[in-house]
Amino acid sequence: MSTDVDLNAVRTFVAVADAGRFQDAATDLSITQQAVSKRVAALEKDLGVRLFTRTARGARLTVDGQAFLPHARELLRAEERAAASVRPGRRALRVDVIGRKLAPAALLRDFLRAHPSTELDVVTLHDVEAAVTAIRSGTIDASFRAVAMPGRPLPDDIRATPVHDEPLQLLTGPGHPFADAPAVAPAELAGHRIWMPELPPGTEWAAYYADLAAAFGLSIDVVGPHFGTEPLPDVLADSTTLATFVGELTRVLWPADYDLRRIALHHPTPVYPHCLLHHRDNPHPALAALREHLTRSGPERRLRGDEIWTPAWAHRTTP
Amino acid sequence: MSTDVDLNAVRTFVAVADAGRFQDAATDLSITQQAVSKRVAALEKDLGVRLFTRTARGARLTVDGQAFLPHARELLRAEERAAASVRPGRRALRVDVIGRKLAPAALLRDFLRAHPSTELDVVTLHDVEAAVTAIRSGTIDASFRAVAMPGRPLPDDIRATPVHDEPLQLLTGPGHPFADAPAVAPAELAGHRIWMPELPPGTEWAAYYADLAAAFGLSIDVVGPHFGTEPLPDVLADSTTLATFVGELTRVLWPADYDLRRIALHHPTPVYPHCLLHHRDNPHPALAALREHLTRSGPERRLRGDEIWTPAWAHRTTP
DNA sequence: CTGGTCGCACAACCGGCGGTTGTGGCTCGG
DNA sequence: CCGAGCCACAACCGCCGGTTGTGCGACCAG
Repeated sequence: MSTDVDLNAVRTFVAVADAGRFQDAATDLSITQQAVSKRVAALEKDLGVRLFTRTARGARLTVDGQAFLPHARELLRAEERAAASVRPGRRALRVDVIGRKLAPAALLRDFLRAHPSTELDVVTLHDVEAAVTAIRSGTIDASFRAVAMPGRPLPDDIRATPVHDEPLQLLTGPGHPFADAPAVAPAELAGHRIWMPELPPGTEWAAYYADLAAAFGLSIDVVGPHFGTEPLPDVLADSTTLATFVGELTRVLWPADYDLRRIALHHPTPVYPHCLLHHRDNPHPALAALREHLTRSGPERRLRGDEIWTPAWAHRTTP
Repeated sequence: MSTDVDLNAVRTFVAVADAGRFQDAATDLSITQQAVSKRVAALEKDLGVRLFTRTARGARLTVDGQAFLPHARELLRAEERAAASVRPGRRALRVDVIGRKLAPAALLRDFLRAHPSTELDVVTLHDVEAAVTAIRSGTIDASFRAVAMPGRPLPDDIRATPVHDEPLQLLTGPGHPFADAPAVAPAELAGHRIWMPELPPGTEWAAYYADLAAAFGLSIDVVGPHFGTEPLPDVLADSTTLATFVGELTRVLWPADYDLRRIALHHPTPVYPHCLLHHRDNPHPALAALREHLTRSGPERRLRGDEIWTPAWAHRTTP
């Protein structure tokens, strides 16, 4: 019952399976034959099955041993990948995203579909400032962020590439006044309550929504603290007054019978300008592949410049 | 450098990451907070990075911790799968094949392509007798074998389904007399040397080739002992007298510049009758899926009964 | 500012795990 | 029948990994 597998014992098991003899595996591992025997015996006891048939000419795998062997190798590979994910230097590409359900995560999934063999680790930092610090220190390789924060220009050694302008939509329940509208202008939302879950203070996207509210006279209800997005569909479905902003590519899951509506915004359309930040001198090959993929699929700009809205501080600076 | 990861420490790391506090993880794991602290510290020392930032309100993942977490979960899943592969009762489907490069392995790959979520373990037993014993004892669930051995009928509780009649081909180097023949009759091979690698005595396929040789007056050179099939292409490529039999679906890999030839056999075509053996009462759902897949794709019988040759003892008995 | 509380780290202690050496039993080959 | 090869068992012991007890820093209420 207890899934207590000792990786050292597994390594020893694989060594014996490859060598065919306890003795040879012992010399390979630089331990005594008795230690190998003990480890294998302990593993067999843990698993509850015999892995080898001991003969006078060595050890041969039992049926259980044959079945276990590929899983053992996979287990050791998983261990190696896990250790490699935090190994300083030559580790997998590490990219920061705002959240795992937002547009950057979708772009990364798209990239992984095109380059399946890429090793990629996804993390989430607090804000673009922390991301820039992490990029400069080598902690992460790249970051999907709005390009700047109010009054904080990017350092010289950070490159920023606009990769996606994501139109915002209004998400409402079926009883909301705009539930059946084909599109809504942001100014029409003045006076309506906008429900926003958990906007961490000091982040560039909290600043984004604050600017958005100020620009169109919206009143944003920050519900919190820290309830996340989980109760969002429940609240919206039953409310005739609350609505929320969601990115076009943002995944929001709700039960099939909830009938929530995504209402387009226009005149102007608020867009969130996702950029890829990375260090000027980062030589990681996967980073080059990611940049190439993102620029090839290209930032979609279906809207004219005067039909969209972004905060003044967020206008892209690096071509 | 030493990839020595303690799975218990990894489990503890995941527990802390989920709980958010060392204290809570400790109660979850039924150990003291100090033990959790020690385990995490040891893991951090092994990996060489800090995984948590300790705060007065608990522990939060560092960037390295965030990157490591999914690999840690995968590592634990791999451990669980490995342990489950040998767990008595409710383990993955376990199938015996003659060899991993022969037709049954190809059929299994085909099955896995159609049912990707199936957990499948492949093993190799000595002969059909051992397979029957293993099936009756529950050690394996199914076996791809020729249906019987000379004079040994199948027990009543074993079901046999013919799944593939595999035509044999002649594999030769470019200098062999038959290298450019479109097809050869087995009787034409009388007097020629047939090279067969490592035929383990007492197996049903050794009996098959012995019968084949006797039926057509062939002289089979058993090269061995136990060199396997690796040197086969090297030997054939340089020889103008040696040839070997290979199944139509058997994978034989040789360098691109070797120019080995697969020559069809006819009048009659020797076929190897692969059957699926399994226990009458085995309720494993994946076994039903495998049988359904094999009977759907069906045993290919492109040849008339009087155009093929199989040993008399191998003629299928169960419909 | 200050005392209380919360949460993690450090210290001391100790039992058992996992290594070692030494030896015995089994099988196979000559 | 004997010797060689290989693995298991036994005895020993250092140290890993658990425990309890305590210290220290952060946050908060008063």
